[in-house]
Amino acid sequence: MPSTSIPEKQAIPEKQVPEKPGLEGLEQKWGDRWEADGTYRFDRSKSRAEIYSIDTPPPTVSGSLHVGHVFSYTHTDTVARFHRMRGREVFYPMGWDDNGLPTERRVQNFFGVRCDPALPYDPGFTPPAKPPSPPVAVSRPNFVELCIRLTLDDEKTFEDLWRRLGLSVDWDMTYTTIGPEAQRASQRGFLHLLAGGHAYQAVAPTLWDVDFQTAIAQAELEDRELTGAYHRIGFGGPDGTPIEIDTTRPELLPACVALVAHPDDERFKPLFGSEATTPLFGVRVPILAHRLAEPDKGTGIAMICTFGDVTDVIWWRELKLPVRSIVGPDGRIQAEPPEGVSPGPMWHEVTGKKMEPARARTVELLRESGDLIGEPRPVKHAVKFFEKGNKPLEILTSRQWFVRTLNHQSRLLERGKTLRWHPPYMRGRFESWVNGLNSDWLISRQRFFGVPFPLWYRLGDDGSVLYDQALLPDESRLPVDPSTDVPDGFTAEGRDRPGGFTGEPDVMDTWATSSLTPQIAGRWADDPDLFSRVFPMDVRPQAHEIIRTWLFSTVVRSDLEHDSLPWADAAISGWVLDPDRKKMSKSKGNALTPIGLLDQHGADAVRYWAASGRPGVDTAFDEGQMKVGRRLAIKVLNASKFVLSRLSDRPATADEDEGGVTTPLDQAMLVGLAALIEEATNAFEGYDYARALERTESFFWGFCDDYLELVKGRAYGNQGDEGAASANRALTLALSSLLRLFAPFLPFVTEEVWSWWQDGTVHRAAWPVPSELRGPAGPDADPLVLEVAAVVLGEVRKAKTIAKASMRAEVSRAVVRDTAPRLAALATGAGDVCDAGRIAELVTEEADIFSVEVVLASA
RNA sequence: GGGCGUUUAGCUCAGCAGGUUAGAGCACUGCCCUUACAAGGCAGCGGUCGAGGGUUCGAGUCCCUCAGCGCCCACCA
Repeated sequence: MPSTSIPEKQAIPEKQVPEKPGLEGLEQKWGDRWEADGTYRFDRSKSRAEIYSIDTPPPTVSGSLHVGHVFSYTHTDTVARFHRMRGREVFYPMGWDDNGLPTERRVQNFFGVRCDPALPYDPGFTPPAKPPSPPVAVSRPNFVELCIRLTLDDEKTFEDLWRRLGLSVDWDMTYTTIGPEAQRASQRGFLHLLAGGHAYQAVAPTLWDVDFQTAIAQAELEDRELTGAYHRIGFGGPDGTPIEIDTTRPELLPACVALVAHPDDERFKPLFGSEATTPLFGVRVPILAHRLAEPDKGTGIAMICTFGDVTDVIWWRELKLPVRSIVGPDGRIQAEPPEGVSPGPMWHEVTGKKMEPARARTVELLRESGDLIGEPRPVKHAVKFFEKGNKPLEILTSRQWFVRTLNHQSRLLERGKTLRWHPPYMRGRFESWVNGLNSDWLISRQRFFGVPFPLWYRLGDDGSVLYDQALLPDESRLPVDPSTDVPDGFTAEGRDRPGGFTGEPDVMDTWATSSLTPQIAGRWADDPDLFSRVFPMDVRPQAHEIIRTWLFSTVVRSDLEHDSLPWADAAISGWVLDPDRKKMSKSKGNALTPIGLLDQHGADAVRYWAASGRPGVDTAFDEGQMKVGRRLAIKVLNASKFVLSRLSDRPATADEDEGGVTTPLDQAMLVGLAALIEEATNAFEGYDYARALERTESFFWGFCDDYLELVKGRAYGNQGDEGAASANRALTLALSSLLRLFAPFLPFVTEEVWSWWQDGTVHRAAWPVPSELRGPAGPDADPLVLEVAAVVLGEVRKAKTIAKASMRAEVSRAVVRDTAPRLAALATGAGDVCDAGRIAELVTEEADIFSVEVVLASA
C-alpha cells in the first residue's frame, strides 16, 4: 500500500525574478488568485463618497458575446481599475439580461413548448426529452422556469469569458433581469408610477408586430427600405368626377375613413366638406383638410386608413374620425368587416388573407372595376419594422400600459444637460430623441418571459373585465404573478369567474425592467442601506445605439422615482467595425470568437487593442493591434526583469528608500514621468482611457529605448557606487509608477511583475502621483538632460547603422554641435552617453544648428 | 428634410488650448546575436493633413462653402 504522504505546507515562493519571464499561464494564475483573495470584492461598509459605482450594462444572454462586447467592457474595466487605485471602493456588479423576446424564442425551440398564461402552474413539470411537435403548452411560471434554466448555462459561459478578460467585477454581486430581485424592483417601481399618476392604461392605436403578436414601442422601431408601388386609384367624387389618390397600400381600402388634402390647396378647396365614395366597397367618406397633407406628394390628396402609418393616426386623432380597422393581431384581414363596410362579395375576396395577397387581390379587383388608373409605379420607401422583427409593422388598436413622457420632455432635456456625456456630442442623440417623442412610453407586451404587471381586475357579474377596478398587491407581497397568485380578499376559485377577478395578462417590456438597473443592482427594493451607498451612481457605460432606449428610459425612471439623475456620467462606447467599415455583425464575428482571440493573443493584448479605441469612436477590428499589445506585455516583463535583477544583485544592506537620486539624467527621467502621471490621471478622470494608455505606452518605449540604454552601464557600476545607486533608485521608482499606470490596461502582466518584488496586489496599490517622483528628483531636475542625451545617442546609433557597424562598435571621437544650454545639459549626462555609445572622446562645440559628427574606431 | 461625427503615410490611428523641417504602430527596406528582450533591437523609405475660399506674422489645428463616408432624428400618402 502506497504511503500517504502528508502534503507539505505550500511554500510561500520567494520574491524573485524568473530566469525567463513569459506570458503563458498568467491569466489562470492571477485569475484564481484574485478570486481567492477577493481582490475586487466590494466593501459595502464604505460611505457614498468613498464609493465609485458603475451601472454595468447587462449583456443579453440569449446569444453569444462577441468582440464588440469585449471592446466596450474593457473600456469600463480600465476606468473601474483606475478609480479603485485612486482609493475609491468600486461597486462593479455584473448583470445578465435574460428577460425578453430573444430568450423566449430560444426556449420555445429548445424545449418544444409554448406559453399559455391561462394554464395553472405545474410544479412537477419536466420538459419533454425531445422537442415535440406541436409544442406543449405550459403555464407562464413554468415557461419562465425553462427560460431561467436555459440562460443559466449562458451566464456561466459569459462569466468565464469576463473572468478570462480580467474584468474586475465582484462576482458575488451578479443580478439577472428576470430574477426575483429584479421582478420586485420592477413591480415596486410600477406601483409607484401608478400611484403617482405616471403610468396609465389606454386603448389606443399602437405599433404591432404580427409575428410576435405584441405591441412595440417607438424606441424599438427601425426603418427599412423596401420596394413598394404607388397605385393610383379613383374615388367617386361628389359631382361624379373621379378623385385620384396615390397609395402604396391599396389593401387598406376598406379601412379608409376619409380623404385629406392641404387646407390651402386650391385644387381641393371646393371639395372640403363633401364626400367621396371608395371604389369596390362603396363607402362614403368625408373629404377633409389638414396641414400635414402635402400638396406635392402623390396627387396632393390622400386616403386616411385606420391605420396605414403614423400619419394616419395623427389625422384620425385630430380630425376625430371613426375607427374602421381590418387587420387582426395575426396580420390577416379580419373575418368581420368594420362598421360601414358591407360583408358582401368584395369583403369575401380579401378576408383571411395576409397583407401581400390581400394587396395583390385588391389590385386585380381595382383593375377589373376600372378604378385602377394606369399601372402601379415601383417606389423605394422606408417602412417601419420592429428592430428584431421580419414583417412590416401594422398599427392596431389595443389596450396597453404607458408611462408618461410627453408631459415632461423639457425636464428630461434638463436632466440630459446635467448629465456629463463622454464624449460630449453624444448628448445630441439624447436630445433629438426626446424632442422627437410622439407618444408616451409603451411598456406592456403581449408576451410571457418578462416581469408581469402586478395587478388583477375585478370581473363584473356578466364576466366583463372592469379595467377601471384594478386590484393591487401590497408591496410586501412582491413579486407577484397575477396568472397564478390571487389578489387579497379573493380565493383561487374567483379567478376568471363573474364577480371574481382576472389577472393582467401582459408583461413589462424588457426596457421597462432594465430601465431600473441602478435600482436592481443596488438592491433598492431589498437592501435600502446598500442602495443609499451606491445611488445615484457614478457612471453608466453603454453603447450609443441604445441611448434612445436604455439610457433614456433609465433617466425617465430615476427622474420619476427619485427626482434625480441615475448617474453623474455617461460613458458612451463606439462600435467595432470590420475591415469593410461596417458594424461587425454577429455572423461575421463568429469567425473570431472572443475566446479564440484571447487564446491566440492573450487577455492583456486583447485589452490593449480595446483600450486604444477612443471613447465613443467606432473602431476597426485590428488583430495587428493585439500583436502590438502582446509585444508591449512582453516588453514590460523584460524591462522589469532588467530593473529588478539589478536590485537583487546588490548587497542586502542597500536600502532602496535611503538612497538618493543624485545623477541629473535620472532626475530628468523622473520629472518626465511625473508629467506623464499628471497627464494620464487627467485623461482618466475625463474617461479618456485611450489617451492615458497612449501616453503611458509612448513614455515607456522611450524609457526602454533611451533611458534604459543610457543608464545600463552606470547601473552595473561602471561609474562608481553613487552613480549606480542613483540609477537603480530611479529605475525602481520608475518601474513602480509605470506598472501602476499600466495596471488598468494590462492587469495580468503588471500583477505578475508586481509580485516579483512588492507585497499585495498592484490593483489595490495607490495610483501614482507626481510628487512621489518629483520629491526624489529634487528641485533642480531638468528634463532637457535626458532629451539631449537621447538625441545624441540616436545620432551615434544612426552613424553606426549607416556604417553597417554593430551597436557595440567603438567610437573614437564624437563631436556634438549645439546651443550652449543644450550642451550644458549634455555635459551633465556625458558619462552615460559615452557609456551607451561606446564613445572614447566626446567633444562639444557651440553652434546654432544641432549636429553630431561620429568617428568610428575601426573605420 | 434636420442634426452629429468623420476624412492626416499602403493600412490602423495620434496630433488635447494655431507656432520651429507633420508623428506613432503595422507593412516595406537595410543593418545589428548589444550582458532585460531575436515572437528582439537600431535605423530608413513613405504624407502638398478630402476640395476650395477666408482670418492670422503663422493653420492639419479657427471660420465659411462643397464633397465622400458613417451615424442619429423626422408627420417618407
